[in-house]
Amino acid sequence: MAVRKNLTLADIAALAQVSESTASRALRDNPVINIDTRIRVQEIAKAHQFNVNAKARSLRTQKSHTIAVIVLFDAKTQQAISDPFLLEILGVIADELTRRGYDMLLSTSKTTDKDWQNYYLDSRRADGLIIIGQGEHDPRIGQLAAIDAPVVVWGAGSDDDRPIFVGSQNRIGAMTATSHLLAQGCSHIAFLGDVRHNEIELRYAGYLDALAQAGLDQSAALQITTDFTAQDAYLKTQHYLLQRLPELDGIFAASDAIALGAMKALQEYGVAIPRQVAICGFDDIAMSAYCSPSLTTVKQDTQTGGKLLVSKLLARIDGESCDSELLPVRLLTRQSSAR
Amino acid sequence: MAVRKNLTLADIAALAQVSESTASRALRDNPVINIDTRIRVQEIAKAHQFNVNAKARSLRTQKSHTIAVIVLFDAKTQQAISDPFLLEILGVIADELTRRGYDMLLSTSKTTDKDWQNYYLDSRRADGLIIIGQGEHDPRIGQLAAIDAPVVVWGAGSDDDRPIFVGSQNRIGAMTATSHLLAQGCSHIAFLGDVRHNEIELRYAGYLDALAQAGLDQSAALQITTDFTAQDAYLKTQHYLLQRLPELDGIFAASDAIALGAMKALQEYGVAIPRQVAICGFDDIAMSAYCSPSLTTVKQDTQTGGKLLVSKLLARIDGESCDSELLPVRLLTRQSSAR
DNA sequence: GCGAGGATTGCAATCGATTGCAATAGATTG
DNA sequence: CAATCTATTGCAATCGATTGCAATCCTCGC
Repeated sequence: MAVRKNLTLADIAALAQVSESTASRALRDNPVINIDTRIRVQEIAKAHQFNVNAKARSLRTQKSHTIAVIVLFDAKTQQAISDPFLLEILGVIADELTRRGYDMLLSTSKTTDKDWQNYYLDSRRADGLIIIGQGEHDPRIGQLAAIDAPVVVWGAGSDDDRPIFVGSQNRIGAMTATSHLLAQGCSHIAFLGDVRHNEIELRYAGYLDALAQAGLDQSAALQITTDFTAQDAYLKTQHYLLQRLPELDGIFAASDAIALGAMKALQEYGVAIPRQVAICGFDDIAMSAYCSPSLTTVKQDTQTGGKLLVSKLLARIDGESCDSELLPVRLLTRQSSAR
Repeated sequence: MAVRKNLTLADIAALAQVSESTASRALRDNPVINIDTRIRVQEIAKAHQFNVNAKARSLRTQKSHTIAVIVLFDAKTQQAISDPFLLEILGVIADELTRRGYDMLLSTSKTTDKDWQNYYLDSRRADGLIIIGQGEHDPRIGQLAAIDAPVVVWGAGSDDDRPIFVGSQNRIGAMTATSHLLAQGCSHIAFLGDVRHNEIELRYAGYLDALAQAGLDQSAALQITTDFTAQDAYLKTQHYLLQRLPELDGIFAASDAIALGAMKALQEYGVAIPRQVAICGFDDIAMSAYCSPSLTTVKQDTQTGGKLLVSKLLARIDGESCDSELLPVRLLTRQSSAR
């Protein structure tokens, strides 16, 4: 028991008294092999808990049956997995890959890291790449798209690169949310988020759309840059928004984590939410429903998103062509904006 | 550009006009090769963006330089990655493995899944396993420990299996937290969590320790089973705790997510926190500091924990022996228990 | 001037599985 | 009864890299 047995196909073949080729075919249920032989070999393999050596197989077949998922670091916080939203979608991807029989290689990547474009694909570690993370525009994605590599990206496409991507209707979602705040009577709404990120830029555009539609001119806009952590949002709110009170009466945050950080700063300062300031976030992370007051937010469909990322990538690997897709979002009105 | 070049060592060798063996040694910087040759080969490889085929290498060397991380499903919620705490530690592990030059294979596992004990190790997909997840006692871990497999586990050891594990001082932490609540004047403290989980069982024991030490007899204890989601905690609180008011004046939750769910239910019911009911959680997830009121909690050292999991596993793979380790925890007193 | 010894390099086997093609045996047909 | 066909199985090459051992070429000392 203590000795680590290391069965190979040759061992199984010997036990079944057939050649390796027959054993190999039998295990893969190749109909050219006599049905009795097949069953016998399979049973022997099972009895000995034999597992095909994945390395040898994929070396020979040139397929790794592995997908690499890369989580881009936030350049500023230098923390890989921080935003709960990323984790939710990561979980969905993991489940979906497992269900489809693929292994998942997870990697976090600083911007200074070695080129994962080669690392995973050229070295045949993975058959394809899924890239998630609300990083700033990363030029490596464009390079990958240029060589037509099997890659799909979560988020938003930019003009100069055209990989396949799956994302949410950021602009429409943001417009809906901002319009909702306006409808609640807010007239001075701040936008919290870093517009250097593709997705956030779109959300900001949606925010401006709503203001324009309400007849407010550009000067009514107020954008405060913050990264994706509650902590930074908390600090930025203290520094830049408290001084705007009491005129400031609404906040549209680019993510729920940001919204929660801002809400905390306001509450500590004694601001009543939503009465004095109404707040709306983006994502609908698990915690949003369980904070106080519960957070109005734009729900991204992580379930569908994760599955689509996987299915589009696998389709692409199989040579099918497929397009980018933007998923509809839904405004969930909760206490933080109800006045 | 559009064509996917597939360089092999043989190509590099040909370009450098040396044999494959020389090329191989040169790339690994083997000093037996002439320094000029080494540099020349390396430069050629770099210029052509050559990456060693990982499959072929690990087939030959019998080392995959890959660690599989398995996140156990919660049997009840059937959701893999839910508790933010797991995600935090997962992030640390990912970073640490990357730093050490290892690839990370991530897998979520339902209890009904195929035996990952063979899947990852026998098939040589990974050199070792890290298991995290607050699942109920999983017999497969014991089996792995019995055959002395390269596995480390986050959490708490049980009596019948003895894998190497890294975890927190759950019992002491829970006792400290409960004592703190008692010191704040609470006398009827409920425990929220599922004691069928090893770690939670220990936290419950610590809770009882504190009660006993305060001279309260067993009858003062009140344990409500809930799984690790804020949602379930919210529901369980509504069903079983609201009716205990106003006698109930404290809650010690087995995790922060649970605490937040409970807090929400109480707040909706109009209960003042911490004045009427003081609350303390366990974990210190990112959100705990940014909810209202901020959550008193027992901080687990995920940073150290994740790194230790990795270093112990790699040491074990290298044949060194190492022991399990329990990390100290720290009580962070915040608003939810300050009265 | 020649053998010893060191520095480099290459040959060929190997890791474990897959697969095209050939081989064998038994069945069928003219 | 010979010839052809079919069902099964095995041989051997192959995927791409690594490595023990042998081969080669110099340099040096006596």
